[in-house]
Amino acid sequence: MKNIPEISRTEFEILRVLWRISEASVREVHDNLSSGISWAYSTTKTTMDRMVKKGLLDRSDFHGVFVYSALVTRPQGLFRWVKFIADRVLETDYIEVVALFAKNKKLNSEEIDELTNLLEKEINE
Amino acid sequence: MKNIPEISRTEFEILRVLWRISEASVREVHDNLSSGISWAYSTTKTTMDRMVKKGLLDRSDFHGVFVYSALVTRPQGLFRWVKFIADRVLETDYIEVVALFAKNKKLNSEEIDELTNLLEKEINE
DNA sequence: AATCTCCTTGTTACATTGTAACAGATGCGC
DNA sequence: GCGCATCTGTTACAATGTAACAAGGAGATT
Repeated sequence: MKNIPEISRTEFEILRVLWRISEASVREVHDNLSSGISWAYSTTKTTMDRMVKKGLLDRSDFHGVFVYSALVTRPQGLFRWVKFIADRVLETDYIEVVALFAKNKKLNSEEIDELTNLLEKEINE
Repeated sequence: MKNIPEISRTEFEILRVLWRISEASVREVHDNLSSGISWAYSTTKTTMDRMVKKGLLDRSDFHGVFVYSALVTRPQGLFRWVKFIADRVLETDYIEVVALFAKNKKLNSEEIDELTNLLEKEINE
């Protein structure tokens, strides 16, 4: 995926699940949403369908049930959010934000590199 | 303002301007949007009108021109974003995020306190 | 003064996202 | 075979993102 589309908050929540469990049905994604999220099953479904259309998810028919998987990597999905956070919320250099991921070991070093590359590329455009 | 409504990305950008310059016309807000934002004047206008309706902005007629001001403080406007960032993006304790504001001096100590209070209150609910 | 022009307001519009209900199809337990 | 729980497909409606266009007023032009 060359041009990463915008990812909304809701879409991001769904991606977070799929980054953890790789491949899942709507039901599985829905049941694995972070605590605190309380929208209806049909909301998860509708959103996932739209994400397929946008090219964010892949969907394949597995014996009558659809399983979905992310078509964007975690660094790809994070990058716009990190940019937003650095530029608009924290008003700091994105380096600092990326450093937090490293410090907390939420991303491994390849992911950190990928994320950093995306951020750098964005700047020089 | 007791219950702080959800603040979208776009709305947040407008608030950021008004937190800086306190009171401004649509034109002034529009011209002071962060670099990189390129939406049309009418978009700024429409969004600001809706924000008045939502109770995020105050609007008063100043000799025929409307001037707007924020009805939420910076900590109030930041708090949901900080929560989202801490919980969903960085997956860390919000304390760490707040610490970044302090370190970068983007918020003074009263603001830090207000933000911290809002975050704590949210947790115990 | 009658215009002309620019800027602000008000109105309307359309696509996307957030959120969800409902109807039809299908597989599983009895 | 029948009923029930699921899954899928369809439809809906409000909020948000984004913007064009029309109407009215203030200052510049002749």
